Amino acid sequence: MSTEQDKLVQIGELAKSLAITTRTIRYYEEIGLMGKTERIGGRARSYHKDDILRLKFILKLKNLGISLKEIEKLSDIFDINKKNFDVITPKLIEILDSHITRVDEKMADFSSLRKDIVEYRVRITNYLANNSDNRNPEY
Amino acid sequence: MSTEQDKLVQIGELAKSLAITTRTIRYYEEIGLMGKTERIGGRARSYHKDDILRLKFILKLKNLGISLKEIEKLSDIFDINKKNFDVITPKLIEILDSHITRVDEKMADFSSLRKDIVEYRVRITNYLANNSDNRNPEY
DNA sequence: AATCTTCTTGACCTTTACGTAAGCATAATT
DNA sequence: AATTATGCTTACGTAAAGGTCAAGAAGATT
Repeated sequence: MSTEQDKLVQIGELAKSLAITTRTIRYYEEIGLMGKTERIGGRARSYHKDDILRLKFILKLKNLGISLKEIEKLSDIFDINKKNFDVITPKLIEILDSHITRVDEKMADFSSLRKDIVEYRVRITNYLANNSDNRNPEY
Repeated sequence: MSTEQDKLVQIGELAKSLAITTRTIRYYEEIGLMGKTERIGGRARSYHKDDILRLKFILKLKNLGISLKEIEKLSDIFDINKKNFDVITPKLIEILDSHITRVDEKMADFSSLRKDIVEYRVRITNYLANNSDNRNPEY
C-alpha cells in the first residue's frame, strides 16, 4: 500500500542514480526479480520507494557474489505481504538463517584472505627494509 | 626449486582432493592461470606442492567472487621469483594494498547485509511471539 | 591378450548477465 | 512542425567459466 504520494521515478533516472543501466533493470523484471512494474499511461515504467528499496537490496546481494537465481529465492522476502503469513514465515526464517550462516562463512574467508595478503606484504616490506642486495630472494 | 622429493600428484587425484573437476584445472592452465604444468614422461600432468598451493590460492580468491582475469594479475605473486625482484616489488605492494582495501570494502558490505538480515529476522520472530492473530501483518 | 582406468587434446555446447541494435511511440523543446 | 530525448519491445550478440563428448594413448590388472 503506497498511501503517501510517492515520487514517480522513471527508469532512466533510477538507473543513473544507482549507476546501472536501464537494460539491467528491465532484465531483472524480465526474469521475475522485480515483479511487474507499474506503468505511466500504460507505457513508461515508474518506480516507487518500495521498488527502489527492493532493487537496492538485489544489487547489494549481487555485489556479494550471489547469483540472480539465488537472489530470486531470497526476494520472497519482498513478496511476503502478498502471501499467507504463517505459511511463509517459518520458511523465511530458515532462508534468513541459512543466509546469515553463509554470510558469516564468506566473512571468515575474507578475513583469512586478508591475513594472507597482509602477511605477505609484511614479508616483502621487511625484506626491502633489511636487505638491499637482492639477488635470489627467499620469502 | 623443488629440492625435496615432492609427492607427484596427478590431475585426477588433485581435482578430487579439491572438490573440483579436471576440466577446471586444465582450463586454468589453458588461460595461463596455472603456468605450464610438468608432465610425467611428456604426457600426464603432475603437480608439486607449489602448484597445489597456487591452485588453492586461486580457488580461495575465486570463492570470494574475484574473476579469473583479476586473479591472473594477483597471481603474479607466484611468478615473482622468476622475475627481477626490485622491479616487480613496488608494483606488487601496490596490488596487495589495493586488494586489502577491496577485501575491507567487501567485508563491510557483508557486515551491512548481515545486519539487514538479522534485523529482519528479529522483526519477524518478534511479530510471531507477540501476535497470534496474523491477518494483514505489518513489518 | 584383453579389459580397466586414467590420462591426453580438440571441439563444440551451455548458462549467466547483461550489451547492443532495430524500429517504433510519446513527450518535451526549439 | 521538426528535432531531440526518453521510452518501448524484440531479438541477436557476447564474455566468462567451465561441461561434455569424441577418439585415442599409456599403465595397471585380470
